[in-house]
Amino acid sequence: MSSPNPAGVVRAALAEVAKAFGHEHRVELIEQLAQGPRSVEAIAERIGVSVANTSQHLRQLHRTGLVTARRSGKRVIYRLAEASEADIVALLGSLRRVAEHAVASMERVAGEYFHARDRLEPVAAADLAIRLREGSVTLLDVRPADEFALGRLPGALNIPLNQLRQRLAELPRDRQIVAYCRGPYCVLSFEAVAELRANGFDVRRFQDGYSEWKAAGLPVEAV
Amino acid sequence: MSSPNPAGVVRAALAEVAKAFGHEHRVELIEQLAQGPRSVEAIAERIGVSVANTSQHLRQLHRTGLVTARRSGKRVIYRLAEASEADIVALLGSLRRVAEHAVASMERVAGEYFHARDRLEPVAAADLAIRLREGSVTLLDVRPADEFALGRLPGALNIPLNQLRQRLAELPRDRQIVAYCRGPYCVLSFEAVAELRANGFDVRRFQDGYSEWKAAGLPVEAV
DNA sequence: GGTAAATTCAATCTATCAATTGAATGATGT
DNA sequence: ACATCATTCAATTGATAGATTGAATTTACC
Repeated sequence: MSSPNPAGVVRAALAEVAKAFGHEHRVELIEQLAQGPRSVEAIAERIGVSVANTSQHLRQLHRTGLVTARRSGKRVIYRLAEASEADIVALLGSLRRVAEHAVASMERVAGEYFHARDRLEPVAAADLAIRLREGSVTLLDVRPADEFALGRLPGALNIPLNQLRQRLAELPRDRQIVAYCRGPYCVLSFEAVAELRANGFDVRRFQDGYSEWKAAGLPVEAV
Repeated sequence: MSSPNPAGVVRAALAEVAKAFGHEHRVELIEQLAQGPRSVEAIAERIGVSVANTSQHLRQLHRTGLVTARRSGKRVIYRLAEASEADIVALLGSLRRVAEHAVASMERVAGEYFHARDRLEPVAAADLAIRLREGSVTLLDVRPADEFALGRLPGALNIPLNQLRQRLAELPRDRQIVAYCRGPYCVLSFEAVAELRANGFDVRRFQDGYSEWKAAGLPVEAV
């Protein structure tokens, strides 16, 4: 009789995991870590929060068992707990789907900003995998160069969104382009598709992002 | 430019939904409502929390958009927001999968208490649906009678767990029995299977529960 | 061994949240 | 209209979480 009330323990565990996701900073931390391992400093800089504060939130995620830490030289590298990585990305997806209908502010954003969604002809992961194998598309990664360096879809070309306008010449006009960034609500790829279409390219948007591709066990490249 | 930073809005929305799940009571409220609409009083009594407190938590879920309320005579009946119902049940599942690996206390419970899981030969929803259509199994609902009355799998026989021992005669010995209760970690069906096996019945466990069956759009019966 | 850099710890203050109580509201039935 | 019941609101208290600061650890590198 070491566990007095299994149903209660399970509920407490669910609530604990939910609490870990219950702060905007931590959601962002998890989104970052879903792309791959990062040091405290690297994450703090990217999300614009003090190092000490970032460290606190990471410790909390660690306590809940969502992330693991290892030392590498001077830095501590955090990553999503390996056993849960795919489940955590799936959980982010579940939260997003619920929020889409439930939370008023998000419904508005989803409506306003992503209204163009259907027109961008999103490509599903399975389709994209097939077309990559066929070699029938050019993959465009519009994330910042440092994120690209840490991991990307196989064969992707990296043109960060803010350089896109100057580097249009690097893109093919005779093949379809599929643009992606971090995840399904990452804005970069939306803007990239809009920009490229305005310039006459045949371009579609990958409906998920790097995190989901990786979590699905599909092949990735790194330096 | 009505939404200044879409990614931020999305993250805030996710965190808000997560917060709503970030308390044991609210997880239990949601689990209850996943079975069907209930009044404040009915829920409060079942989960053993004061009516006032239950009302507060329900109001919070309402603010987040997870539940809707309507008046019916003296009572206010809450239910999961229709547009999100299936997504909410899926979110509970995601939380559970993450917690299983991440949260130490739950891992222990999952190990200790549900170790017998495989031996109970869980039946998946799709399989169960087929076998019900064939009429090749007897379905046993071991939840309390009031929950059964509010909704159940088609053709199920209700014997609440605490009456099971006295009512074994009502169960067939020449057909397989499939027992279910509220959800995948609901203890009732685990105990029912154990009890029935000890008495020589051919019995398996439905791996999900009423909530999941209903959320999957499979047919249900009610009074 | 000593110094510098990255991270964590400890302590503090503030804000938010949970639970409780009693009063208020809204609907019902006489 | 009045009494009653279910629920909500408002106000209070205690508990918890977040941000911030500076000191303490841990490791790297000389």
